[in-house]
Amino acid sequence: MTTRTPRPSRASGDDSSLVTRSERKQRTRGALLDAALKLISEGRSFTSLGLREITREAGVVPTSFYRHFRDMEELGLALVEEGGLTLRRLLREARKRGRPDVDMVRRSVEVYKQYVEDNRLHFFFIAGERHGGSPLIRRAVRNEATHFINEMAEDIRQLNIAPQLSFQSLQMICNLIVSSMLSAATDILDLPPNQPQAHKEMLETYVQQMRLIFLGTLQWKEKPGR
Amino acid sequence: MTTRTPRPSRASGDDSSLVTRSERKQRTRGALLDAALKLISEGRSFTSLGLREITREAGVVPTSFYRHFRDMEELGLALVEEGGLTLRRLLREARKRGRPDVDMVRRSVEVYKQYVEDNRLHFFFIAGERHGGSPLIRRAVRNEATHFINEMAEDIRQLNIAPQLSFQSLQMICNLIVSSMLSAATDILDLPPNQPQAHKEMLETYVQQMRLIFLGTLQWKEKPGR
DNA sequence: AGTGCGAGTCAACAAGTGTTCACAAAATCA
DNA sequence: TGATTTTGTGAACACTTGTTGACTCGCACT
Repeated sequence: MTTRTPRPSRASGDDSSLVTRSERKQRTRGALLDAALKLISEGRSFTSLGLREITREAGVVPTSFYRHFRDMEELGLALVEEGGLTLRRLLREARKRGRPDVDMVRRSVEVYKQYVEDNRLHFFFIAGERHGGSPLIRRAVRNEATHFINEMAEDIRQLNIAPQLSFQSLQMICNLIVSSMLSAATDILDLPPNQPQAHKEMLETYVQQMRLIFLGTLQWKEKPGR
Repeated sequence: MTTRTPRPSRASGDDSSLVTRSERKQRTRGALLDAALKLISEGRSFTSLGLREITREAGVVPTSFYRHFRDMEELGLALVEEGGLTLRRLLREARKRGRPDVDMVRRSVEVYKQYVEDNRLHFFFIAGERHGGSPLIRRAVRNEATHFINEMAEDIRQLNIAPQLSFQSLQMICNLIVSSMLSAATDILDLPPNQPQAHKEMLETYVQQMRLIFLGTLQWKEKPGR
């Protein structure tokens, strides 16, 4: 499955000729994906997107769409894959930040908020399609989330933060964290940027929620029979 | 703002004449709302619904739509209101169940799961449009959720379960609970009914998550400066 | 050097869309 | 009872939609 690094943010305008053919193909493929993301971020849901609409936004003729995707469903799955990459990138960065220090919860939430804002399009898509719209896309997003949760639990296990917890319990806790934080993503993205006070309060709320979960984790006792 | 009790589940077929005029009006208005909910539960998102599609499903001619709603947006807001009623009803029932007993967490989660399944259409809509689609609808759903959270916090305060907690902390905790449980709603609804084992495991996970939050709450200390 | 393949274009189609207007019928009110 | 609202209908409109097939034209391989 071919993917692309989402970095270059291939906006329109720069249509200068890239020599190689497959590069050109990947470029318009990316333009289609970006067009879809842009429309979604402007207040549309994936299932409401039309093929023509996307190609129009991408600056291509409708028929070109079929050179890259069989149908909208396939494009949606490609978007899920991109979103999954973005999630993994977050995990990778968190891993680099090393072992927890004092006030690690606050710092983590701050980093997460920044990350969501830096990848607003992907998080809009992920958070949105995680619950709504097409069952197929929803299932795919859920898969990515599950993978994310498992990797996160594995990381925590290896950091040996909570050795008394079974892996199942770690999964359960990470599931709770990820659900809350993906829910938070929508709130973060919806908050207008020119309201620093509201941002502070929201951040404070999420820091408290994570702290609460942390406290609960410290007290967690495994069920004897498990 | 006129509402209707969602109970009678006015399905098609029974189009026998109800004498009074406003009753007839409410009836087809309800048919339109139900048609929208049905389409959504079949894997569509609200923003993707078409006016004609809804009237077709409701068994009315397209132009009749305008007798009840100015446009789709208005219908969406009516759906949000219905969903809000359903949430309040849940709270009311929980209130009746009285003070917590032993194993209250497990029982609450079981009751919630049942309630979600009994009101599958509304929860599909609420959980779905809480994060996706139209910003206007999203905001309206968020409002309903906030009201729900506040009422829930108020209830807990009056039950005097955790007297050491400030109301702000109660809100923060209820926010966490509601986010998790609304997220859970989608998972509950997506799980095919003929898999009792999967249902058991999912229920167990959510019971554990709620227990963890409960443990964290017992340990929660207010920030001194707050 | 020359051929072929494949990304993108163009024109066309049948269907479906939201919205309009004038009209029918029946419950409501005088 | 007669006049008036008001709910629902029918036809028509200007557009948009997804998908098709035949086409250009230039990179890529022999």
